[in-house]
Amino acid sequence: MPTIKDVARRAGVSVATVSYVLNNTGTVSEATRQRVLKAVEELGYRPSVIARGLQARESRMIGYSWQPMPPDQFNPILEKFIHSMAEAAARHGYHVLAYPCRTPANEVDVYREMVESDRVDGFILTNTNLDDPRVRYLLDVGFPFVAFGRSNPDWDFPWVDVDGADGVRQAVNHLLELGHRRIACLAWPKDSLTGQYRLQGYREAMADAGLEVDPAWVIRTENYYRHAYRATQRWLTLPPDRRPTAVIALTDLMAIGVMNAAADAGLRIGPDLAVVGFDDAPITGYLRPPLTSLRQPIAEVGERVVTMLIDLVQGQRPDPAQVLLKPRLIIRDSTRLSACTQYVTRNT
Amino acid sequence: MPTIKDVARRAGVSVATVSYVLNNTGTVSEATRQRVLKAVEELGYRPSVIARGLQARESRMIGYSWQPMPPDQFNPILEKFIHSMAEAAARHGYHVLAYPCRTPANEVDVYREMVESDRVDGFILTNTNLDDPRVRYLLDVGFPFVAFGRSNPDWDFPWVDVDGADGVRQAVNHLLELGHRRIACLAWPKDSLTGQYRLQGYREAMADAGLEVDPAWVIRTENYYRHAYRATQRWLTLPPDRRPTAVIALTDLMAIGVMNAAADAGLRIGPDLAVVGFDDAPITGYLRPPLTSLRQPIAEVGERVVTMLIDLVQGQRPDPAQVLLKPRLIIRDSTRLSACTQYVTRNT
DNA sequence: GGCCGGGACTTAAACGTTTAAGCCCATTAT
DNA sequence: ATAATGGGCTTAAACGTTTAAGTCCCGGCC
Repeated sequence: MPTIKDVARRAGVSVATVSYVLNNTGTVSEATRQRVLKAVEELGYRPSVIARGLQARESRMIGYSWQPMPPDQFNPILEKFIHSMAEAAARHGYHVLAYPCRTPANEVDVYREMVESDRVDGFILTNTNLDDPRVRYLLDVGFPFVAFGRSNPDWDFPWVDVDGADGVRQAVNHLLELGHRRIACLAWPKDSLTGQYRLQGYREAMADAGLEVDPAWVIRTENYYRHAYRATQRWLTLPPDRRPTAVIALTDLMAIGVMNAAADAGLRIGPDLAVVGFDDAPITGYLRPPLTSLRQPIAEVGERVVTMLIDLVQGQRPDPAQVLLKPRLIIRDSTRLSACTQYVTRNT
Repeated sequence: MPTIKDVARRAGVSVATVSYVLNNTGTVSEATRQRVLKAVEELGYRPSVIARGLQARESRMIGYSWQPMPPDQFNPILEKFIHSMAEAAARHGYHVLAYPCRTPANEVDVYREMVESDRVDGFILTNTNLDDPRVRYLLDVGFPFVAFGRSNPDWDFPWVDVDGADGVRQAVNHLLELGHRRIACLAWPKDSLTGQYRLQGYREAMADAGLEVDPAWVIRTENYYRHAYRATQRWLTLPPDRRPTAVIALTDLMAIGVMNAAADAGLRIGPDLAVVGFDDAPITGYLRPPLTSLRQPIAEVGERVVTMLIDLVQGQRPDPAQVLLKPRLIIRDSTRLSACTQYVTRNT
C-alpha cells in the first residue's frame, strides 16, 4: 500500500503539500496540484483512515449494539435499521461497528470499554428503557450518543422515537370506524416504557370515544407467542357482552398468537375478531388472513439517529434534539368485517 | 483520556516500560511492574486501539456487508449470523464493521475502498455465487477473507458452507418414509449456486430411491411469495397421477406461498400436500400448520468464519480451510399425515 | 532600492503506541 | 583484576497522517 510519502516522492513535493492538496487546504499552485493528483492516481494511493484517526483523535466509527432475540422470537426491524444507519453513516464517511450485548449485567462495561479505547466516536442505542443505565453512563461521561427510544423524561439527551401512542390511537380509531366497541389490548409488562406509551394511546383513544375500558381487556405479558395465545383464550371465556371483538397486540408475534388462538376456538379473524399487530414484519402480508399492523418508519429513524449523532460528534447540538415520528397503519384482512375467504381450524 | 505518557509519568518510568508491562513483553522487575499497574488502575488508562493499529498496521476490524432484502422478503438468519460473528470476534479482540452493499454494480468498489483505506483486516462474505466478483477481487489482491458459501470450485479460498444437498436429501428421505412418491421441488433460477446444490440433493435422493423425477415437478423461481403461489397452482392442475403429494421449497417464504396456495385450493397441508421449507425462520413454528423446515447451524457458521478469518489475518492458513456443515430437519405438522387439526380456507 | 505582503512551498512536531537498540550496573566466569 | 553476561531500564525511531510555523522568492509600494 502506497503512503503519502510515496506520493510526495513521485510528485516531487513534500508530504505536507500532498496533504494540502488532498484536503483542499493550504495554498497550492494549480501545476503542483495536478502533479500530486496524477501521482495519487498512478499509485492508487488512498489515505489510511487509521493514521488520520490518530491525528484527529477520532475513529469515524459509530457503535451500535443490540440484544439478540430469543430463538423463538424475531426482530423484524433489525436488518432495515442497521442498513439505513450504515447508509447514512457512509454518506458522511462514517462506519457502523456492530457488537453484541451479551448479558444485560455487564452491558455498561461493554460501552465503557469502547469509549475508553477510542474505538468509536459515538453510539446509537436502541431499546432504551426508563432510567436506562447506558443512557445514564453516557450522559455522565459526556460521550456522544443518540437513542432510538425515550428514557427518563428528566434527562436531556437526543433521541428519535416512533410515537407508539399515536400508532395505537390510529388502530383504535380504525376499529371504532368498523363498529367495534369492545377493544382489547395485549400489552407489555409495566416496566417497559415503550409498552407504557402504546398502552396510553389505547386508553386515550378509548376515552376520546367515550368508551369505558373493561379491566379484563388489558392483559400484560412478555413478548411471547404462547402468552398471547393464552391471553386470548382468557378473553374468549368472558361472557358475550364483555368479550372483545377486536384486539390490538403490541407485536406481530403476539398478534399471531391471538389469531391462532381465536382460529382454534372457531372464530373467523376479521368478522368475529379483528386483530391488529405492531411492526409490520415482512411476514404479516402472507399470514392467513393477512395481518393489519403498524409500520414504523425504520429507515427514517436509522437515517436520523445517525445524522444527529454525526452532528453531535462534530460539536454541534442536533436540531431538533428530540424527534417523534408517526407510524402508519397498514390495513389488511385481519380487520375486515367481510373478507371473502376465511381461514379457520377444521378438525379432521 | 489518559495516555501511556501519563501512566509513565505517574509510575516514574519511561513509556517503553509501561508498554512492556501491558504487553507482557520485555524484562521488567516485579516492583516496577506493580507500580505501573497501579498507575494504570488509578488513571483508568486504556490503550488507544487506533494508535496500536497504526503501529501494527492493522485495524482489528472485520468487514461484513450484505445486500438488503426487498421489503416483502425477509432474512431469517442475518441477526443470528451477525451476532455470532461479533461474539466470536470480540473473544479475539476484533470487531465487526457492518456496511451496506448498495447496488451490486459497484459492489467490488466498496470492498476496494475498505481494503485500500486500511479500514478492515479482512472480510466475511455471504451469498457468494459462482465466479463471484468479490471473491475474485480479494483473491487477486491477496486480501484475507472467508466466505459463507462456495463459489468457483477451481478457486482455492477458505469457506464455510451449509450442505444444502444433504439437507434436501434429508427432507426427501423424510417424505419417502411417510410414503410420498411424487415429490416436487420449488427451486431457484439456474444461476444460483446454492440453488444448484440443493436441487442436486433432491435429484440424488430421488434417484437413490429409484424414483424418476417428472420434469413438471421441478419449478425454478426467484425467491418471492407470489411465484411460489403460482407454481403451486400449476402443480395442482396436473392430472392426479402426476400431481405432487409433497413439495420441498428452498425457502420458508416460498413454502408459505405453497401452503397458502394449496389451502386456497381446498387441500389440507400435511395429509393432502406435505410441505418442507428451508431456513427454519422463527415464524415457522407459528404458522398453521407449523412448517417442517431445514435449520442451518448459523451460529456455528458465524463462529467458524470469524475464527478462520482471524487465523488468516494472523498469517496462518486456517485448517481445515473448507468446512461443510449439515443442516437439521425440524419436523412439524406440515409433513404429518394425520394432524389432529387442520387449517383450511373457508368461503364465507 | 529597500521594505512589506503574500503566494507557494518545506520543515518538523504531534497524535499514542510498539520495539529495536543502547546504556548502566551487578553478577559471574576466566 | 578484567572481561563477558544479562537483567532492567531508557532512548529514539517508526507507523501515516495533519498542520502550525518557517522559508523563500517575487511583485508592488513608498
